This record gives sequence, C-alpha cells and structure tokens, in this order.
Amino acid sequence: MDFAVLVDCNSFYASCERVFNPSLNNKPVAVLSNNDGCVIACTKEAKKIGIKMGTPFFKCKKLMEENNGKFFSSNYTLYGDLSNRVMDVLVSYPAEHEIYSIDEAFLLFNNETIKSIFAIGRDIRYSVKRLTGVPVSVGIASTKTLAKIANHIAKKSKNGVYVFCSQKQVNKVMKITPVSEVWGIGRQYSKKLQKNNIYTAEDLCKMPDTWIRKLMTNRGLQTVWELRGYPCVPTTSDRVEKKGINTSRSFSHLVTDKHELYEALAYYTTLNAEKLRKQNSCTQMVCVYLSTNHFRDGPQYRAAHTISLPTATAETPLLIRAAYEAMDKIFKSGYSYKKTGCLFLGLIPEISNSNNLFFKTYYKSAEQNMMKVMDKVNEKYGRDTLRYASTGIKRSWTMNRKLLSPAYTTSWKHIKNVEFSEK
DNA sequence: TCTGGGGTCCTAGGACCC
DNA sequence: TCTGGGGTCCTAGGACCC
Repeated sequence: MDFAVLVDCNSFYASCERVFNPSLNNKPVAVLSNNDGCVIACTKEAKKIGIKMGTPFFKCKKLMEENNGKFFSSNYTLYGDLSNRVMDVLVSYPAEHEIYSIDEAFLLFNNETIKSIFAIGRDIRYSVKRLTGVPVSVGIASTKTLAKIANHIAKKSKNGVYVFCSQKQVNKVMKITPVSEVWGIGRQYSKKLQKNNIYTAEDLCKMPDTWIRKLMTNRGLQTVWELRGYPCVPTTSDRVEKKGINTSRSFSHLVTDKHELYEALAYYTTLNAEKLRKQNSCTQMVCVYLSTNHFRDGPQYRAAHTISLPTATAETPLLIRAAYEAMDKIFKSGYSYKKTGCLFLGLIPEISNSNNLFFKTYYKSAEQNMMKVMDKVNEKYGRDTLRYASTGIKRSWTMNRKLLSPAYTTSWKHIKNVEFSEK
C-alpha cells in the first residue's frame, strides 16, 4: 500500500527553546510574535494553564508568572537552524519528501504494509528526537488530508504515532472530527458549512460534488476527495522560486517622523533584495504600503503604491530609490504610523533579463558584482556588517525582542557552556 | 504601554482583441 | 422590436496555510 506520512514538530518554537535549556522541561513555555506581541507557540503545559495561541502578551503575562512558566521572543535564527537539522534527518528516509513548512514535512512511501509503516513512523520519531532534540508526532494515512487528522490524534497519544489501518477506523474518526478541524477548511468555510447543517467530516463527505464545488471551489472538492481516501493534493516541494517577496514589520513605537519611516522602508527593501538575489531573481515591480495602528482610536490611514521598474533588477540602491518614489506618493504627515512594508512582484529569473536595448543589463553589470560581495560578506560576518547608510544607524523603530534566547547553534559568541564538576 | 509575518491558490469581472 | 460570440490577460479580493 502507499502511505502519506506527516511528521510535525510538537509546539516547534517552544521545543527549540527547550533543546538548549532543559530546565524548561515539563514547565509551561510560550514563544511570542515579533515585537513581543502575541503568543504564536506554546507547549501543552502552557495550554493546560489556559494560555492560548494568538493571545496578546500583556493579557497572559501574569498567568505565566504565577505558574512558573517562561516566555521567549521569537528567535528565528535558532528555529531555522534546528528546522534544517530536523529536515536533514527526514530526507534520509527512502521516500518522496515534501518540506511543507518550517516545522512539518510529508513523506510519501510506496509498497509498505501497515506493520512496516508503523515501524517507520516510530523510527522517525525516535531518530529525530535523538539527533536533534526536537519531539515530533507522526500521522499516517492514505492521503495527506487524512494524515493531518491522524497527526492530531498522534499528538494526543502516548507513543506519538498514529496510523489509519482500515476504512472502518477512518469512518469512526470522521464521525467525531469537527469540520473546522479539517485541513483546508478555515473559519469562513466552517461558518458556511454549519449554516447548511454540516458539522463533522463525515457530514461533509456525504455531500454531492457539485454542491461542494459551488460552495468551496475546486480546492474544497480536493479536500473532500482526500477525506474519502483518494490522494489529489499535489506535491509542492519542487516549487523553489517564490512569486512575490515581502518584508514588513510593526514598529516598536508609533512613528510620526518621515525620516524614520523612510529609514525603516530602506531597511525592509534591503532585506527583500537579499531574499531576491538568494533565489537568483530580478523584480519588475516594487509595492510599498503603510498603515496606522487599527487597534487604536484616532485618525486611521492606510495606503499602498506600486512602481513598475523600467528594467527588472535586483540591485539594492535602485530598489531603495523605487521604494522611496512609491512612499512619496502615499505618505501623509500628521498620522502616527505602526507599520510599513515592501513587496516585490513580477519576479523573473536573473539571466533572462538581457533583452532591453536601452538599459545596461543587470546580469553583466559591475553593480551586480558589488551586490555579490555585500551578500558574501554579510553572510560570513553577520547581517549588517556592510550596510547602506539610508537604512539607519540607531534604528529606533526596530522591534522589541526583550526575551530573546541566544543563537546557540549559529554564533560562536552564543555557544552553550557546559561545566563539569567532580563529585 | 502592549494585538505578527509571510506565503499560496482560486475566481469574478473588466479591458481588450478578432 | 432589434444590440454576437469567443477568446486572453490582468487585477482585486477572498479563502486557506503555517
């Protein structure tokens, strides 16, 4: 039989914090979003005391303190590195691999028996934990959507592995799975379905295809077919290049000064351009947006503007200039701004951009070599070793990360000290 | 005081073409 | 009274995911 195996790290960000800090084991741990805004990951101990995903930090700070738990700012350097290690273990298995997100991956196995696939699931769980320190759960079924459901069950089970062994077993689970818990069915669709008296995965499967397609488009129909046991969600791991590249951050405080705003924008554009060059693309459009804080009373304003470039490029200075031009179109003084961002659209491969007679091609330019040097230096010696003056020196707008843990695995300065004492 | 960020896919409808 | 039909391309907006 063929099987879809979903490996999902347990409360990944929080587990990463535990890997190098075992004193956190069995205690509530939660990780916060940028600017220490709200909870984006929490361990089961944290859930137990009533901490929920998405809750603002200031609303649950006290609860955590009372229960001897700990919060962390998000440390993407650490999580990214541990994610790579987990994925390295997973791709060593003889299967088709699809790395789906920072903390989960599908492995597709052919010609296995229930017994052999169960053994593989247990081995995966054991190996990942031993080699990386990260706990994972494994859900196994005939389709990815069912594997997701299996994974939910595995998360709650003792040995962390769950296999759908028979159609009878699938039916039993579908009866008690709320439709809102099905992968691919979010809040809006759940509401619509409930209005039509569809509450469980089983209810949904019984509906006719035409009706499902009308309500939830072809994607929704795909989901239902997967629930019925026919694999039809395609593998996406061969898609490497992104279609759009975006960088935006909320500020640590409200920004009214035009100079500060432009400085932040230049910085986000620089980060965007680095991502662009990393995938060997050029961009044809630069879109800039900004907004005030919609959680607050007071005058609100949000706007966006897109500039089409005369020739596609990946040169940071040109992109900063375009971003400024876009910002000039939308900036209004008198407002307190919370956020700005920069989005590149219409990405094309670097090499194909050589057919414009009127401009020097990006591909051959000396500027490109300079970009390469900058990227290399910054990669080796750390971000911002070489930087543009327009991105600011003091950067008073940068986000708050007051509870940041060390970058244990990627910086010599932060490496963990272990002391032995003789007894 | 304090409420994240970065993606994907699909569809309807308008503009335009012959 | 009567006003074609069949395409393509683009964009905005809505849904989803982690």
